[in-house]
Amino acid sequence: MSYFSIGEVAKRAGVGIDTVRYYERSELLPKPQRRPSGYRQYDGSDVQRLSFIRRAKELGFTLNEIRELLTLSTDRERGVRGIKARAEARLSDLDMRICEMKRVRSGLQKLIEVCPGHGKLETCPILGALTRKENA
Amino acid sequence: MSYFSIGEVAKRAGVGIDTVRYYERSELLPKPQRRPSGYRQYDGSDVQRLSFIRRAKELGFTLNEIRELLTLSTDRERGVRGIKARAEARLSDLDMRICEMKRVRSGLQKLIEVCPGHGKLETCPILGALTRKENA
DNA sequence: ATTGACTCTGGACTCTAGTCCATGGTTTAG
DNA sequence: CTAAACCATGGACTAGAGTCCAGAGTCAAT
Repeated sequence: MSYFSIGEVAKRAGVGIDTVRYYERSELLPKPQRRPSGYRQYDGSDVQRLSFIRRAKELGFTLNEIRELLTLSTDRERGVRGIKARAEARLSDLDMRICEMKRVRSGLQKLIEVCPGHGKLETCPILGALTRKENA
Repeated sequence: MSYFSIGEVAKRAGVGIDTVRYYERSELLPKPQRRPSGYRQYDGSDVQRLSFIRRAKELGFTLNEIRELLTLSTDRERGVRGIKARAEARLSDLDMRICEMKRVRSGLQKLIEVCPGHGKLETCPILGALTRKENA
């Protein structure tokens, strides 16, 4: 089995060196072995774990949520169910946001549609909507 | 016309008192009138502006972006054309965000769909996707 | 008039997720 | 052997968006 330096593990996982040390401090990554010189020594599982964190972050999980996911991933009993539940919570959160965004989008688009693009400021419907009543 | 104290305006808009003062410092909210005692005095338009900010924030806009939205209304320079242009820029920004969120959403949903919700950890596809390489 | 709730100010502090730095030790290629 | 490249540490710093505090002044109700 081969070992990696912090630089290598960071590169393989696609994160920064400082980030690796930060995750160690934050207990997202186990404290690695040290060489006699004090250098940190990582292996394939660390690369995996770091990649896991990176990908979960891309899905919008916060580091705290990821910590939970990682804990669940070793929980034989509640494991799969817990993970699915977290993912579902994340999904419905996403749904809410998408929905709200669409609502605002269509409001904005309607305003743009009726805006002539010239003339007096007083005639601009976008301005009107922002300064008068909030319709959103 | 009726006036509100900072506490009232905060309550009506659903934000904290400190937040109101913070927005004033950040130039998101105009400096209000003061009573002889120095107390800030707000009116309905402040409630509206604060509510607008709150809602925009819930949608994931940053305060800087909200500032941009709000300054649409003070763009005396470029007038209606400028306002329409900025609104259009915001619209395509929204579109991008919605699109990205949908992408993440569908990735997550696919995983949830095939996750049995029980059984061995090794069979959890959510975990699998997060753990294994190449899986977007 | 007194009490309790409210507000003022400036500044310090929180949290998240890192990022950067100085100073010094280690490894490795040439 | 030496120089470049790497790694160690502790601590400071960032940005965004607030939140809290002390000490002092003000307002409204009893």
